[in-house]
Amino acid sequence: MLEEILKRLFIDAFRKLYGQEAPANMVNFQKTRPEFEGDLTIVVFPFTKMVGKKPEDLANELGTEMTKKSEFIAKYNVVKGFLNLLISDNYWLSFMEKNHENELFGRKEVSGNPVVVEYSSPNTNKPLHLGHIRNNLLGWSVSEILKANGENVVRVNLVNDRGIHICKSMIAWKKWGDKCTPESTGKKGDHLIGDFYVMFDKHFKEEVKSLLPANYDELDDEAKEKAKAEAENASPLMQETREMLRQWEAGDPEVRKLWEMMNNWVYQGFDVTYKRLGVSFDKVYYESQTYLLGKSTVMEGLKNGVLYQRDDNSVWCDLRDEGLDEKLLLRRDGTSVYMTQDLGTAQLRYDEFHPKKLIYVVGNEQNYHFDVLKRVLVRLGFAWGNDIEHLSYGMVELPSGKMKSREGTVVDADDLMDEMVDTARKVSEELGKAKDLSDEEANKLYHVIGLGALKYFILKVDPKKTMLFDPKESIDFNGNTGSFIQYTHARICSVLRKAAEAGINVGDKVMVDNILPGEKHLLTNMHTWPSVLEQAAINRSPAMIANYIYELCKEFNQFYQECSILKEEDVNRREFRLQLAGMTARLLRNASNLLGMQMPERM
RNA sequence: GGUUCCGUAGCUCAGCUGGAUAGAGCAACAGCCUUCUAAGCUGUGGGUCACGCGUUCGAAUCGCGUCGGAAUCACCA
Repeated sequence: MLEEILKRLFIDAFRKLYGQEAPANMVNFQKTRPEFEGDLTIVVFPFTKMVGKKPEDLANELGTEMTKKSEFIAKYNVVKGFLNLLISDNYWLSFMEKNHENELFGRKEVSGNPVVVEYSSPNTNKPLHLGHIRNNLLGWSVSEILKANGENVVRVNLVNDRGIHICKSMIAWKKWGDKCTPESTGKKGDHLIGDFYVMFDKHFKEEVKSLLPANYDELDDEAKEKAKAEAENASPLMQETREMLRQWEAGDPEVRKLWEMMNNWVYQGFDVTYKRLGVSFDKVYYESQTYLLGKSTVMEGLKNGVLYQRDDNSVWCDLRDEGLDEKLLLRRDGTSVYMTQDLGTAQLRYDEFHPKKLIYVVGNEQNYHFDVLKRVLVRLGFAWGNDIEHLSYGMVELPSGKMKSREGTVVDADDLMDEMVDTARKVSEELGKAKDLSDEEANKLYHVIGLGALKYFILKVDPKKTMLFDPKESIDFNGNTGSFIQYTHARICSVLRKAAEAGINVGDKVMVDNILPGEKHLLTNMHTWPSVLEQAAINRSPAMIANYIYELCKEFNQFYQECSILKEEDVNRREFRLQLAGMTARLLRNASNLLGMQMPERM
């Protein structure tokens, strides 16, 4: 690494000149600003106090000494406390020769204990929406990024397949479904079930309304709330649903059969969506298979006195001494809650993989839940609870606010993907791009472009930030977009294709001995990729990858604009530029694959 | 009320170990295709980095406070 070498050089020079050790963490590099000559800049202000010199003098003395000692530094100059170093062309050219065909450039070899990444974690009562898309893309992408940084990643999904919400869909189907199926209606299974969930809610609301006292509107807020709770409790529909959940937990064969059938419809629907999104899992857990383990863990904790039981038989963990609240772990009727099953799944996962990290990709609305989960695990004697990491991401909001399934204000995942592919088709046709392609090739291309735009749109935003999606303004294909990245790649491929057709040979040796400005910007940009990749992993941030490839594309397009490649008369320089273009395309492919984006060879 | 997160151009967002004059895209306007793909390139305009105080040679970045927004504090998941 260049920076490592320069850092050591700096520290050595500092010791020689001033007889003191410069702390390594104080030696900071930044890219030299374009208005000054140089490639890398060291800020020397922090060292002025140590040696009692003016910043300019300090920088000059260090610059002289460093330049004397290293063949990498061609020149230096000083502006105030900034020591600008110009790296020699030799360094850049040998870097280029080493890496321009290196498919693994920036990647680290995989080793060590697994890192388990959970993402997606859908409920089986409704289809996936835009919020799930963010979750799935983040989970998938972060996994890829960690793998590229040498982590042994296991992707898991936890399907939330049991609970009162599924019973609602089941009741609605039984009452008003007329025995319909995905086949009989021609609907995707997850959408069909979702419809019944909405239907339940509609009927339920009507029923509650009819059960409210006649003077409801005249009550104060507190009384209103109470009256509503009573009406909800008294609702026959809700009572029926609760009864069904009891039957399910008791293993009633008829309920279980219905449950299984309807869940399978949903899974088939999810599989289609996952496949289209391009995400996958190494292992799928089902809550119905893990919640009992959580229950037994809680009972164990009760025996050990870590947890306590109230008079009504409910079981709690008291976290008040840690600044949190008491947390319910078993209801008074002995049934489990969300936390109970998460304790079970965490344990199962730990036993199975002995991971060094358990990463959960879950929305920031559950920050508190994971805080509690870790603490309860630790209290129960599982020190590895501290290895749990909640990768907390922000919600996707609409201009009208948060998406709500029950209120129908959601952007459906399947619809959105359809729309993206459709727009890709329209744009391509308008630009007359797909004339030479067969229908099959064209459709594949539209899928790649549409999904690419969607993925980039979602992933370029810092995960922890709430992001806005306006359905009225469709996702762009110009500017800082996935299409721009793909277009740049296709453009490079076109040049390389033309070179091959013309019989131009591109070898692995670099045949020039100097670099021109347009070429250099591109090359130094690629030089930073390994550290970008590393930072993206540390920060769990696909956005850092997205921003990097955007910069790289801009850099290439500028280079493309100012430097002719195929028309270059100097044969060696022409080859060098082809190598540069090839390296850019390769890096673009490998980097955008980490986001799940595919790069077409023409578009 | 407690806790956590957020506030940067009209809009969507970068700016990550504190560094030089705060950057992109969209939208607006003006240029560039007989020359490697114009989904591109070049340029113009647009900012009290929510506000105040502090730390520092230096703050959008760190600390404290204020204001504004979101989430959460469920015998829902």
